[in-house]
Amino acid sequence: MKNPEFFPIGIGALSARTDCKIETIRYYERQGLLPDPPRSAGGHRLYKEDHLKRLTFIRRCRKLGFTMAQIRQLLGLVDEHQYSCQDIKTLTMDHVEEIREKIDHLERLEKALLQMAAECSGDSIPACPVIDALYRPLEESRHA
Amino acid sequence: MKNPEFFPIGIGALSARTDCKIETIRYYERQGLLPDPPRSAGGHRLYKEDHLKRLTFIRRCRKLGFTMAQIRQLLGLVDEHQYSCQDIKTLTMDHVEEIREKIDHLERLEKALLQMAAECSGDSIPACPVIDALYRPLEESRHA
DNA sequence: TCTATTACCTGTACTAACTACAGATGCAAG
DNA sequence: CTTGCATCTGTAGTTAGTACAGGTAATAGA
Repeated sequence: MKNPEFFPIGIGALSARTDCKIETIRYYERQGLLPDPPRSAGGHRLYKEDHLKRLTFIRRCRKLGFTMAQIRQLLGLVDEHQYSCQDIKTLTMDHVEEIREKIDHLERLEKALLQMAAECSGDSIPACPVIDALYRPLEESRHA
Repeated sequence: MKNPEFFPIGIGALSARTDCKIETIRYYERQGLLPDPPRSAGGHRLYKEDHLKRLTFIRRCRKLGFTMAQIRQLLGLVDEHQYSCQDIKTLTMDHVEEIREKIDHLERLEKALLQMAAECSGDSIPACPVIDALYRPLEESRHA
């Protein structure tokens, strides 16, 4: 199943296989997300399949919007073989909740912007209710 | 209407009136969003109503999610009295489009996370389909 | 008027998650 | 053996601020 003759690979090959820039790989290493790999005689990093899998995991988590701190937590659980399905589900649902809050916030912004834009004539006249609304001093705020 | 006896004010008072930290005001000044105010004999910044209005504008824009680059553009138009309602509406609707894209992205993330979490037993067993899905090497990815 | 307490000053460093270089080597092919 | 690409380290930049440290200004009370 495995292809052991492909390993070890250099950082460039790892980068190509994980959609992760070389600098980012080194950055993850500095941050402790990826273990320091063995080196060639000349100091080049040599990665094996475990590194590939771990980096794939990290990248997938990032694409799902997990922060590095959250990934560190997930990896910590996995590394210690101390996780339960419940732990992971809790972390996942916490993250879902954060995403929902962001969506909520953005939807409110969208609504506010659309309300202001709706009052625009879209004309070429040098005046605009959006600017007026934003520039109006606090004292004169809309007294609706 | 105005309260001229309240001006000029110090940076602390401006901060209190705009929900903007003192350091942030100085930061906006360094970035060129706020003009350099006159100073007292001892070097303290002295603000008048124009500064208050401009900073209020900047803060409202930030709360609406505009980047500083976008605010710089808006202020540029206003400063030159060269803007039309159309210009502003265009910038606003561009920003609405960005927000919609962010919402879209977040909704897709939410869906992906919920799908993975749905397979969780929520049990205390030391295994989890979420981790499996994230950790699985590329070669073994779901062949659905 | 002296002093104590705020208020404010500049300059620097830190945050998240990378990205982009500069300048020096390693390594592999011809 | 040389050419050229891959990789190395270290530093600085990005966004939109925040958080100091160490010093001075302004003000209120005695």
